[in-house]
Amino acid sequence: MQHLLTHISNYYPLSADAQEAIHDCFEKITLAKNEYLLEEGKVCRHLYFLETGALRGFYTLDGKEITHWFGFENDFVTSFHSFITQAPAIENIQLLEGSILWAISKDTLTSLFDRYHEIERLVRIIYERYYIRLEERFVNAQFKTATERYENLLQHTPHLTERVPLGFIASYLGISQETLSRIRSKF
Amino acid sequence: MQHLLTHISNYYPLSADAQEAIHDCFEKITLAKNEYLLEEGKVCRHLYFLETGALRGFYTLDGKEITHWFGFENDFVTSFHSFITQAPAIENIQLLEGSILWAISKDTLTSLFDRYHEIERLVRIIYERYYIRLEERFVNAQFKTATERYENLLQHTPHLTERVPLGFIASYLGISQETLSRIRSKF
DNA sequence: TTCATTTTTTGATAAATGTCAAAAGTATTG
DNA sequence: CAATACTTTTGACATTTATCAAAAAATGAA
Repeated sequence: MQHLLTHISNYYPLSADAQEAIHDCFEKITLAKNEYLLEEGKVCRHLYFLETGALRGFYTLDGKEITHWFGFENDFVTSFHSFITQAPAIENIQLLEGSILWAISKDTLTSLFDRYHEIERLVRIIYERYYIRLEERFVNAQFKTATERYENLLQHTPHLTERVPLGFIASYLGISQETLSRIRSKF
Repeated sequence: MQHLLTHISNYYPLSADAQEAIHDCFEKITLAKNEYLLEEGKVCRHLYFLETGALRGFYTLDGKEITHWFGFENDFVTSFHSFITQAPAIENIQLLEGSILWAISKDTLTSLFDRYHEIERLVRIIYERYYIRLEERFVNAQFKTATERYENLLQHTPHLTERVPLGFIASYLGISQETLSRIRSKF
């Protein structure tokens, strides 16, 4: 839990009072490799903080699994569209490694917003950072070659290839596994 | 200005007090076609609401202009990365049509957040919506064919082709102008 | 260790898209 | 209206990436 509070303080420093409220509202979850945090069709009612471990978000298209994002330690994760709209999720979230997570329900988070302006500010600031991240990924996805995207990914997440099967990475990059394998063979 | 306040109320209803503060803090701007709202290298100090008109965000890569987003009436627009970090912008924002905009500086917005929890909430909620939008665009960009992306774009913005030159649309879709022309020739 | 399973690589070919060049079409303005 | 500039389309060809199939390598369980 201290891990989460320390991480949060990088975004916006909270009062002791607000920190205690956070402490009381997040719940620890431990999951094993391959387990699901969320399944397609269900409503995602929680926001999670990934303390240690790794997971992926994927959906099914023409019978194939499309991995469209990864989560690693210190990431906030959820099925954002479902969490915000409370509509059934289109995606699955599956553990790639045994992981420790901290969960808060949407209702509880909303009540924290009502009680603490500073927590709503914190989340506003976190959204800004995550929006910028997504923008960067978007520009990469659309305007760079597969090779550049792969290099870029390795820079951001150096030990990726040791933690995530190649097929998932290829899918994440929007290319076939064979193409990624060929990209790698030329360094 | 009533236009903006009405639009805002779709996201989150503000008190009369907060609405008045918004009223006082946004400034009207009128710009002609082809003028620049922001130029690459300058810090983007404002957030804009586009009441009527159209514009594009683009950056330069290998001597070519890459249009990576469009703004139309009722959109909030800014160079998000620059606005949030106050680092020099990588992109330009140029008017595609004569437009009416409302501007608020980052400092003024920050002071509104301090004075009105409800305005910070409003913005938090707007961020959520814009994040979901970007996610959708991202998934389209990476996992759909050029033809699907074009169809999708037309559904979201039906009169696009009458308002925006083909070359900009092709760039936005991440394909060459020739390819888009060929896609269109097959309906 | 050995067998079975999963993951990664390699080869051959097909499909999609890019690039360059030129023609056709449209808009702008003096 | 004519001249010019800009936008869009078309053709030929090159490049990138996908797909299918099979081999090779790595992993995990008995």
